[in-house]
Amino acid sequence: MRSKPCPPSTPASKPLSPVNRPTLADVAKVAGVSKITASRALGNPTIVSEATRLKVQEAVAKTGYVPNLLAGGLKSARSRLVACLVPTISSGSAFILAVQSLTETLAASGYQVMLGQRGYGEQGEDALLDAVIGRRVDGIVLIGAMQTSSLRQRLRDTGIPVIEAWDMTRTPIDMLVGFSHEKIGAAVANYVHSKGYRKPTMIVAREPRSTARGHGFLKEARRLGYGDVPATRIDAPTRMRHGRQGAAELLRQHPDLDVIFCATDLVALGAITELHTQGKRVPDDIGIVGFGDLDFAVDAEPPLTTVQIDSIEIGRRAARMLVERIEGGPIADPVVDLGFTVMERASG
Amino acid sequence: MRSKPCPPSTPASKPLSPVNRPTLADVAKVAGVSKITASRALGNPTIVSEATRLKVQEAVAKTGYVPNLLAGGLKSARSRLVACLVPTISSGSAFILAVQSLTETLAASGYQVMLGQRGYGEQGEDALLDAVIGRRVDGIVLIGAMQTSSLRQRLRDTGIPVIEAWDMTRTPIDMLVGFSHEKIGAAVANYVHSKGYRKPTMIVAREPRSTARGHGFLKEARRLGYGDVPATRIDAPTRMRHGRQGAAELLRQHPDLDVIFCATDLVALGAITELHTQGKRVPDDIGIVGFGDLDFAVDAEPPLTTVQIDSIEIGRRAARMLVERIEGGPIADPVVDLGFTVMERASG
DNA sequence: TTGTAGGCGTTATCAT
DNA sequence: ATGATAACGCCTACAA
Repeated sequence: MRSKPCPPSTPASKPLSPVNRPTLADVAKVAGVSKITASRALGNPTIVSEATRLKVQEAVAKTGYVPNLLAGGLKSARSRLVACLVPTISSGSAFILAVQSLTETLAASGYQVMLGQRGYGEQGEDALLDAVIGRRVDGIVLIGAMQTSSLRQRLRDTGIPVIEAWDMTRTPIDMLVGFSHEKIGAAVANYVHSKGYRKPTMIVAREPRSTARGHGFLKEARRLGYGDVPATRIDAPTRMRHGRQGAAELLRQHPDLDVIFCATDLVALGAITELHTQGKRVPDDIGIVGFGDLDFAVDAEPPLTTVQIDSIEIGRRAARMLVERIEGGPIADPVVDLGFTVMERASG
Repeated sequence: MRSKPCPPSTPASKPLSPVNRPTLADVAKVAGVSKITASRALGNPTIVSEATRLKVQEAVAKTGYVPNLLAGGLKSARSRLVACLVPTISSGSAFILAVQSLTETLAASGYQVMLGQRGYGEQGEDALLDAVIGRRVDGIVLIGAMQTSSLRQRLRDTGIPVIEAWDMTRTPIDMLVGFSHEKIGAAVANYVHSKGYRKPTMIVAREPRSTARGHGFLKEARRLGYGDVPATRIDAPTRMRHGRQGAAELLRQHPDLDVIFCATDLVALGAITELHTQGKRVPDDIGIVGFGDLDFAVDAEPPLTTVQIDSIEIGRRAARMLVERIEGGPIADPVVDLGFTVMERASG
């Protein structure tokens, strides 16, 4: 850092000589042993003598040898690569943290992550799957349910260990770690009821997960004796402005509402902003409940009542279960519901 | 979606038969041609007869053949894999969008992204580099400057095309696309001056990029005749609460301040929240300037004056330049400064 | 237009 | 404890 305001454009446009990387044979030659002994000294140190192990290590240091995982993978049929397939990497996606802990946990076990975005139509998904299968990944993490059932079937057929993370689905491909959006909706309905709100409403995003939460909320609200719950729909991915628009619209059509269940925390923040702008007090006039418990939720004014998901734990668990399955252990419980927590703060 | 509230835990704990994937030999047998003909029909269709091409395609469909990129890469020394090395994937990081467009653009050219986090100490970085080199990636995207110069040297020595994205650095490893944090600081100082503010202050994060912006701001402010610029330091990664705390502290120590340059948009949002809570008006009493132009900036109340970075373009350009270099073209301009825009809105 | 032989760098198998 | 040999699946080089 502290670069000068105007860094000189060093035209480092060298043609890049393709560098002859040292191979195991080079290491073996330098160490004065056979290739296979060198291989064992590195991959299975316990079965070679102390002396050779040291010689080989020295030779590695001297030559700058880095094992070719392509060659190793070809023979051993293990790539030490795990595909992580996300809907799309947008900022503000709550699952980003899950990707972080997933990558970190896998790295600790010696696996790298190949990142794939599948939000580019079925054709793109198909091509992505080709790339994944073609690389002979050892496992696949699917974040957010994959809709197309032909692709789900294809995934199942590969025989590659798959773990779905984030959403609970009814018919998991193999393993699953996540939480139920429907249950969240129901839990929020109960929370709202317990706080004595009389006229609940919601802002729902046009996106399956938010829709599921809305559905759960609606169903439970009906059971609790609330009539129909007014809802307004907004586009995904959600933004603060959608919260402002949604709140304004609900307020116009249902001036008697007293609480809004928002699609996400960002939407909730927008709703609060809009209400403040219109001179309403939160939560005295209108309560607000969000979803996600993103890091700004606790610092909002008023602090946001919302639903917390432990994304980091989801990523970590997904990594652990996948590694266990890859390395042969049968999984005790292939479907894990990590649940959620309704975080009561000041906003609703 | 629309899963039942309580999805049945189907114990899908089958031991996973390792499935014999079809190889090119299988395809060749089914198609009644030799392996190499099948290979050509797929990789170089123009040089085989129409009839064989069709036979082979049919055989591929029948067998469900997916080429083994490990084997192909071993021979051709091309993995069609690009490593993307980020500091750490935290939510609210502005470069997430760059990763998105990078991944997308690379996918369109047939390259996949291997994701690596290097924020786990030098030892971790070293292991990460082993993984990257061992996989014989075709290129490396380094997001955010890599500090340790021994590692930079090692990276240079690999001969693998490298593009640094996000930060301008003084001595690029190879190619570079980004913007200058120092220049941003200076530009904001000039903006603040042009708006007639008299007592600028700033909230700086303990993190090299934010520090560089602060440094640029300070230097230019001095040149413009402002005295010393009071600054308060906050931890990274930045959160809204840091903005609240920082603003409160600055206000306590310098009640006469009239504008705050914040480390990030989230910090700016926190500062606004704190000021509102303390009964100050933004921008009438105190102006606020952020950094990042994250998607909520425009929807804040008041809309946030901030610095916009075109992260998507950074990712796209990085991908294009890298692919061009990988595929042999010499790069016209290996160092690209994409600049930034001071977005004037209502907050300052 | 199609086919044969050999090698990429590693590890599994079987010997010593 | 160490070694020779043969794959792994594909592609380049050369030949037909």
